[in-house]
Amino acid sequence: MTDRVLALIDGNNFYCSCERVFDASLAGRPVIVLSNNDGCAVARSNEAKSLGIRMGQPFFQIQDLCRRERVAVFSSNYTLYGDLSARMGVIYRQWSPEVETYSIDESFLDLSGFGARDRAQMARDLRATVRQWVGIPTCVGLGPTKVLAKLANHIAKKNPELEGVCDLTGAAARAEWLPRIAVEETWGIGRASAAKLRAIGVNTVADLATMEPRAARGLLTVVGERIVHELRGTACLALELVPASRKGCAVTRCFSRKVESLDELSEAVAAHATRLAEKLRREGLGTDHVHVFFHTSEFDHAGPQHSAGVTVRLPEASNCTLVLVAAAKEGVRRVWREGYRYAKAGVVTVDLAPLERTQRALIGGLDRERSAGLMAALDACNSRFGRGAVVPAAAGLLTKRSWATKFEMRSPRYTTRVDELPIAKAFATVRTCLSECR
DNA sequence: TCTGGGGTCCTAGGACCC
DNA sequence: TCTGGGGTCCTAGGACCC
Repeated sequence: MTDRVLALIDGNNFYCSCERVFDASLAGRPVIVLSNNDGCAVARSNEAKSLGIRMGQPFFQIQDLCRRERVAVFSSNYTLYGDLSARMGVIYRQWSPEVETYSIDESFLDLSGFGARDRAQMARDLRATVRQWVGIPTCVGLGPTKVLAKLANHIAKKNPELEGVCDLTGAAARAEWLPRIAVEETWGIGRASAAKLRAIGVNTVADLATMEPRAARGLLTVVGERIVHELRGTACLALELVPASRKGCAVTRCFSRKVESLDELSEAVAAHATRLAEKLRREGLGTDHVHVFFHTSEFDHAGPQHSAGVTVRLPEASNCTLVLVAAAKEGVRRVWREGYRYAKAGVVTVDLAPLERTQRALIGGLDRERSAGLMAALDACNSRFGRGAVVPAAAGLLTKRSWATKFEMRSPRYTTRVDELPIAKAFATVRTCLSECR
C-alpha cells in the first residue's frame, strides 16, 4: 500500500454553486445560502466572502449589506443539492472503482496505480467533466493519505494558479507546502487542539508533521497521533467504501416563531417523530426509545429560560410512525411546563440496530408485521404524492403549523419536480426559422 | 423582531462484577 | 501508618467534522 494515492474532490462553495447551475445571472454576483428558517449564512460564494460575510453569521446582521451589495440570498434547497451531489457521484464511479462519499460535496477516490503525470491529468479531466455534465466547479487534492489529500485540496482552493489541482504525493511537494500552512488548516485540528499546539510552538503543518507521535498522543489523544502519521504519509484512516450503519438519528428544529402552547409543541414534536420514523425505515433500522427535548432560546433575554428532556422507552424496538409519534407525545406530556416561549424541539434516538435483529418483547410487544404493511403503504403514498401527503391523525392536525420551518427564498427544485423544471428559451432568427420550415 | 442541523469518535470516571 | 486486582459497561462531556 505504499503507492496508494487518494484524491479528495469537492464542490467549491457547494450550495452557492448549485444555485448558479440553473441561474446564469448569478455568475460573478455575490451569493449566499441560509440555514433552516433563513437563520444564518451557511454557504458563501467568493464574492460574498470578499464582502466580509462570515460562515454562520446570522442573516439579520447582514440583511442591509446584502440589499446594498445586491447579494443573491437563498434559503437552503436540500433536494436540489442532494440531487446534484448524486450526479457527481455517478461521474466519480466512472473514474475509480473505489469511492468514499464523505459528505454531500466531498468524495475520496482511490487513484492508485498511475504515474504522477497521469493522475494529475485524470484530476483535471475529472474536474472538467463534473463542470460540464453537472455544472459544479470543484477542486482536487491528491495525496497518499486522507489527511494529505484534504490538505492538498485546501491548497488547490487557496492558490488559483494551480488551476484546481494540487498533488502532495511526493516528498518534495510536501516539503514545499507544509511549512507555509497554518496548523489549524489540518483536517481534525480544531480550535481547541490548535491552541494547545500553538502554546508549545507548533505553528505550521510542517511542525505538526515532525512532532513526535507519542507527544501528539499525550497532547491530543490517539486522534492527534494518527494525524501526525497521516501527515508523514503513513495511512491510519481507511477508505470506507460501504457506509457504516448509522448509530444514532435525530430530527431537531428551531421554530419559525416561539411556541407557547402544549398543543402546538406536541404537534411539532409529532411531526419530528414522523420524520424520524421515515429515516429509520429507509435504512431498515429500529429504536427502543425516543428522547424528546424542547427549550427556550438563549438569545431571548426578556423571557425566563427553560429546558426539558425525557427518554420514553418502548416495549420493543420499532420504526413505526404511530409508535414513535405516540411515544414522543407522551414524552412532551410528561415534562411540559407552561409559561415559556419555546424556540426549539427535537426527537433523538441512539443505539440503533437493524430492526429484524432486535429482541422481541415476550409480553406487551408490538404487532410488527401489521405495522410493516401499513408503513410500506404510507411510504409508497408519500413517495408518489410528496412528503406529508399522508400523515397519521395522531400526529396532530390541530394547528396551521405556523411554527414550521421557513424557507422563504428557496429556489425551485429544478431537477426533481416536474412542475419546477427549468424552462429553456431558444432564440433563432426569422430566416433560420423559415429555412427550417421549408 | 431576527442567531441551523446532524453526525462521529475519544476519554474519564463511576458502578458493578468476580 | 496500614484496606487487591482486573475486568466490563455505561454515561457525560469535549472535540471535531460538514
